[in-house]
Amino acid sequence: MAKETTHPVHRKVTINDIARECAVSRATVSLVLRGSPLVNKHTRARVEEELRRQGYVYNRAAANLRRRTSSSIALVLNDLANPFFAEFAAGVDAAVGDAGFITLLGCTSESSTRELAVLGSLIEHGPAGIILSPAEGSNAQQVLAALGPRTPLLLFNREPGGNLPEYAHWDLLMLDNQRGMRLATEHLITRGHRRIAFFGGHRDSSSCYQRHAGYVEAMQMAGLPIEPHWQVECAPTRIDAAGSTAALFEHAPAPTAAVCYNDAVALGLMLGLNQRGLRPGRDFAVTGFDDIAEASMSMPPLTTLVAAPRARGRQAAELLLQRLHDTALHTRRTVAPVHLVIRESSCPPPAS
Amino acid sequence: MAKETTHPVHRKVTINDIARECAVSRATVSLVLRGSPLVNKHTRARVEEELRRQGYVYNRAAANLRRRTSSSIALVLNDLANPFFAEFAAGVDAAVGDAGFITLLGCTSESSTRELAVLGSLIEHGPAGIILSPAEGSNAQQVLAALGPRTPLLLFNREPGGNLPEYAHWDLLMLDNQRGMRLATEHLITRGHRRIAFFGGHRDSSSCYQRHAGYVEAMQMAGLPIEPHWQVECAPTRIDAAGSTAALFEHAPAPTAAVCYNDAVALGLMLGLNQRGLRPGRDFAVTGFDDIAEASMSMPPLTTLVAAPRARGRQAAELLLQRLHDTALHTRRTVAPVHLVIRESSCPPPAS
DNA sequence: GTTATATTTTTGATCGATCCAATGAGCCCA
DNA sequence: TGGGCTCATTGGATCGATCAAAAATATAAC
Repeated sequence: MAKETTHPVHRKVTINDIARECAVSRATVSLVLRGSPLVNKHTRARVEEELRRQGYVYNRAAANLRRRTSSSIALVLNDLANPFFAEFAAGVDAAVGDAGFITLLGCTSESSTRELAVLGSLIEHGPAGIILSPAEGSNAQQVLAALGPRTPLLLFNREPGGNLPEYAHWDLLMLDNQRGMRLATEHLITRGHRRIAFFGGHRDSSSCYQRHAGYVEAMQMAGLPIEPHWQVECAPTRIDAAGSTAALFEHAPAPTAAVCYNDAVALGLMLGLNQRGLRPGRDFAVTGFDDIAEASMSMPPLTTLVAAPRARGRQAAELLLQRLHDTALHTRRTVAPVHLVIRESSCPPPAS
Repeated sequence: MAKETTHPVHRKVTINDIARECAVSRATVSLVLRGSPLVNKHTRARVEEELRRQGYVYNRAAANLRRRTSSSIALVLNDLANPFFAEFAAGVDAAVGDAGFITLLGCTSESSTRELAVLGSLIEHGPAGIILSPAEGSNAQQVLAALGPRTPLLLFNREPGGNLPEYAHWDLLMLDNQRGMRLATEHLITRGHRRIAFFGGHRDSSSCYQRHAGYVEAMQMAGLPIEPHWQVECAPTRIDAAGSTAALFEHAPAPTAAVCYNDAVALGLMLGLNQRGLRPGRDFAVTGFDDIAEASMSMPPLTTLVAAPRARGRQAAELLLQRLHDTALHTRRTVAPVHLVIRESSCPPPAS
């Protein structure tokens, strides 16, 4: 069979093919590719024409190997299906792309076992750095073992369990959960509420813990009591929240308002309230956390804390990229501010 | 300075380092890494111990270079922030990971210009194949030019504009939009509606076009007329849909039901109806498309078509992986079925 | 015409792995 | 003792790019 037939079924075009055809050396072609000023105008033109003609595509892996560089950032998420993280991922990818890197994706589905497997697989592809939103039950030592001490890591949203080995200088980007929830609680207090519940989430997740702390802080500063049955735990999903609504009203005195762990929970609670014949935003005040897309569109529109996940994504990428430029940089714990957006769900208490 | 000091700040550990320390050749270490049965039990044990000791991590890029293989799949999405695509991405990543590949992510933000840039960047990393959900205005010729004829491509959700060059054998995975919308329309007809609107989306997107065709088909089969003002176009977002509600009622006769382009539009329409004092699910019937998470939790719960984006993601990945195994495989156009899930939003027409 | 200087191009090693053909060791049996 | 055979191991070339230093060519200076 002939070396090449009509159909272009050949192997990939390399720098060598171009060099041969142009009767120059590999090195010259390489210089052209990188836009070096060293190469003569006419040579450059000839080579560029040939690159086009043969449909050459740059092999970045080969270049990275020789230069001992990397052009990728790994992004490992506990839950891509959650719109909050999806937006975050979009932000990361945009910033990573702008910096000339590409994003390697890994999803852990909230399983720390998968997390280790995913990290182990990604690390073999030699990312320049990793952005990790830890799964529940993620363990710092294990993560370190899977990664080695060399790869820069930025932790987003929560800290893995177990104490961080101090020689692993990992950067952190967190939301200001405590202050956010304090603001929401204070807002309800200002509106005249005195019996305020904290609704949803699991207290053993660090973000829920922090948000709860903000709630307690605001209540204590206002000198308001907290009843045990005003603190209802449930999975951070709409369904679970709707189903847990009753718990708020099992004992007297019932609350007149609730700050919710996040928007999903808040929307679920509003659903549950409706089912009990209570109109959220009129008979009972509700606040959320995150400001997901539906928050402003719900009935009634939801008072919540804007976390701006896309902007957080950009920020995470930028923090990591800075760390790449300066490995010696001091470890940073960044706390992103959140701000309260007041909508109709946070009514004053009923006149009764 | 000593060869190694206290802190492990050295360059990466390679197969050579291991070989030297074990006094064997590179080749042997390589065989151990790949679990070859050729290597002696004791040698293997020694090498494996040394691998652990030095914290070796496999350099897959180098291996891929030599073997002329690839271990990544590129996933290019028009809109990651959309929960439908986020779920899809999660499904792709899971299946891709199961097959021992990793996912390279690229977002185009619905811009065909960015799409070309993203494809150009990804292709340099040599993915084994690409899954592409085209941006609006994406053009087949340009995509082909950015990709070259070699890289297997699977198109999801919509077809790029321009006629496909026939020598580019691209696989397709689409939703059964037309049949889905026919089912929804027929369901409303069965419930007793005779004046049914088609609401939302832009007719120039192929998915909207197909869904509209399904609507028309069902109406014609039932011998029902379609008034021009029952066909309202708007951006596929909640806000736009809510704002376009009035258009349905500007002229007589007003419809008693609407099939909506997708769930976001349907939820927006329900909002708009509420604002007009009409209760969706009692005074006016509404259906959606996609079955996003909120659909079952809305007030009232939304009758819609289940597209199962996560399963579609898995399917897309599997179709592509099959194509990798058999390049000669006949080009496939796969149409994923959707099924109707009936909830309370699709009430019968008011008695009047 | 020769030396010096600037410009352009090339040679050969290299990154970290894999492949192939060749080699060495150990064993059995004639 | 050596030929044949299996079992383990190895050297050297290779993938597609880059780099450093050397070489070739052109231009300028005297």
